[in-house]
Amino acid sequence: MRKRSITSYDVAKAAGVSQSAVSRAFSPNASIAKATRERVLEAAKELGYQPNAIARSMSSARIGAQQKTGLIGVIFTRFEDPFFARMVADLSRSVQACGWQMLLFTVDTHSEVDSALNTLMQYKIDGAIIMSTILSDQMAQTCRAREIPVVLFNQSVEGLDVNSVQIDNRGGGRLATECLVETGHDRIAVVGGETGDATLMARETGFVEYLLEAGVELFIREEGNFTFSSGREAGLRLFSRRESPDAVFCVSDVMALGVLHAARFELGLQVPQDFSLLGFEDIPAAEWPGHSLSTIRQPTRRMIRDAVNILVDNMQDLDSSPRRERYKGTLILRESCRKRNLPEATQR
Amino acid sequence: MRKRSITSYDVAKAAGVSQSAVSRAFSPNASIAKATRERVLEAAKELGYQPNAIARSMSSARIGAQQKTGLIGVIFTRFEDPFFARMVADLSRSVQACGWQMLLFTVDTHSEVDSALNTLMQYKIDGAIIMSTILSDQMAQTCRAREIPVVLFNQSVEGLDVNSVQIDNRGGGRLATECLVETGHDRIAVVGGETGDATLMARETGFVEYLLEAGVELFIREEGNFTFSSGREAGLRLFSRRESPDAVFCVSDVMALGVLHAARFELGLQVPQDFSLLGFEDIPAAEWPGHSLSTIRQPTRRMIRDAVNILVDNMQDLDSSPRRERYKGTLILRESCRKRNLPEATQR
DNA sequence: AGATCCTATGCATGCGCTTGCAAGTACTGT
DNA sequence: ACAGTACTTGCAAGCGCATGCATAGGATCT
Repeated sequence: MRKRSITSYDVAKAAGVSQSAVSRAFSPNASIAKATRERVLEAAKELGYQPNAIARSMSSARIGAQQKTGLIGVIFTRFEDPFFARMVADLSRSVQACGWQMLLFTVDTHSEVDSALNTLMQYKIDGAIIMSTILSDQMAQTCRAREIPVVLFNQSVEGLDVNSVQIDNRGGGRLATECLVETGHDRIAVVGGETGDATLMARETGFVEYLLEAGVELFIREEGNFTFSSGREAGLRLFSRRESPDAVFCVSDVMALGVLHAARFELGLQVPQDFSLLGFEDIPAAEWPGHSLSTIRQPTRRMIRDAVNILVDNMQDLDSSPRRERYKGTLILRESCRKRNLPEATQR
Repeated sequence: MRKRSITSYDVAKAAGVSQSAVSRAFSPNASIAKATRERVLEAAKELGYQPNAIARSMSSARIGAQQKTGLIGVIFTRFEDPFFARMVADLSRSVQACGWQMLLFTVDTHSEVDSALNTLMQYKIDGAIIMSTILSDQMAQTCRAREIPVVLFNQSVEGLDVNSVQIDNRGGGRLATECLVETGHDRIAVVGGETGDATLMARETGFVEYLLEAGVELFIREEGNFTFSSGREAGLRLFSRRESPDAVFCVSDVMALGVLHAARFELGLQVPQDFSLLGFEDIPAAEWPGHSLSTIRQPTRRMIRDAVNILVDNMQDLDSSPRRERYKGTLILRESCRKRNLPEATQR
């Protein structure tokens, strides 16, 4: 048999006040005498009473209420990647700092997002942040209809009226390529992502674009799926051909590390003597001494802060037009790139 | 002005039944005619109705009810570590698979756990999983009083009546040390964790214990705080002395990689020629070609599965005595350890 | 002292749903 | 045909809290 838990009525009785007084004691701006509040809080403490957040949002469900559930839905994917894992941690802290709780849902593919959102909406979330994946046009409309603000993090969908916060992937791709071209590489390879991934594709687009403008021909393209092992395999393929690239741009750091490990430890190549390597994201492992991977850094903290702020703003003003924030990436030059045009000696 | 959302009453009207019928249509085992259910579901679909999980758990709050909030609180720390990040991902999937939602709370220190739990309890979570951190005796009692099952993951507290699921850290430490001793190392160093961390301490205890039994003297101890950079610094210290260790056991993989990078890339040492290296956990990066780090592997998947199962069992039978599952670690021998007793040549 | 105003409090209602109970319906067997 | 049974269904009572409204005290002013 289940025990009844302590309710505001119990506290009311103990403090000799009405239940409403208890409720008011726990609402910051309610009209209640200081002495009464203290007495109530005292009694509450003694009984171990904690307001029931569920019931609270239940009664606040009335039309026009301010207080809501305090729940933020977060949909997440690609958890394996340290870059994203770190982001959930940061996001979690930001969300908590705003007094919200984070309802986390993990999905494996873009197609699961809609149903995940549906599930989360049953919990009447006050808003949602969707990390590294996208939602359908239809679901975006549903969210708008139900007045649930949504922010896409690290992704965006062309023509979809949804807030988004992401790095300028194309610009980052250009930046990376510029660095490689300027330092005199002329056999530049790219390890891109699957065509379905807009983020990775944009980085590659920036790469191709810059190459075209600079009049440098693309040496070769390989493809990976965002994992270390796919990067490793791409690396093995890249350097098994008769002529090898003298620079490799990978659209993600983990893949770049895959290439690095394959080249250096399986094929005996040297970086940057044999080829320059550039990644994207700046994960912690990029700066480990043995990696020293040059990369395009994302202003992650700031992006997370902004994502949360946009969510808050949007909750205040439900009709505000969607914001699409873009951030410039920064080139972090480490030892995986050769610094200037080297003499013939470097060529193999 | 906020729109009223669609409720079971709207569906009831549309389907020409009572509100209770709608409720029953959405409850798997309720007494309702098949035809009626279909009609209701049809109408619900048309109106875009989704049961309100908050209201649902609200009314199920009555004494003895089966259905609860469907919320599982997860308290998490040390998110930076890839090993733990991975675990949240897996856990998230397991929890979802059981039809629960995961309410994630991130803490930075053990001391925040109690208040985190308090916050989560306001949401009337059905249970909690606490990852890599601990709770106070008092809070454990509170949870029991409120009948909220708790499982400690990867931690346990001596003498505390709380379910726990963790690797046999001491045994793992022994296993690691045995490997090093058997292969003829005699200047064995350890990079331990801070004394407050029971998990890391247990690994070290196993290490010291075995050394003692084997009659091998501890060469030197360094300390880290579970991060790559603390491992790196420990590594620099270890090899800056006049006499260097010929083996290093690190109580976590990230720290071991810190040592590896420092030794190999900053000090120019070779592994395993100059010294053998052993970690603990088997994170993905451990098997990267350039690392090939020997380590003690944890049966993570199984541990997560069991943690969830224990939670479920405990929810069914609230008075069952706490279970404390222990798992044996497996020694994964990679190239960072020399395989047999080598001739004098190895010594420096 | 009386009128006026403001603050503090209690009462009562409802948020959307589940569920015990009673009533209704259909079906079975004799 | 009628009692007995098994299913369905609607009614209504909460779940724990927030809040509009009315009211009771004070405090302030004239």
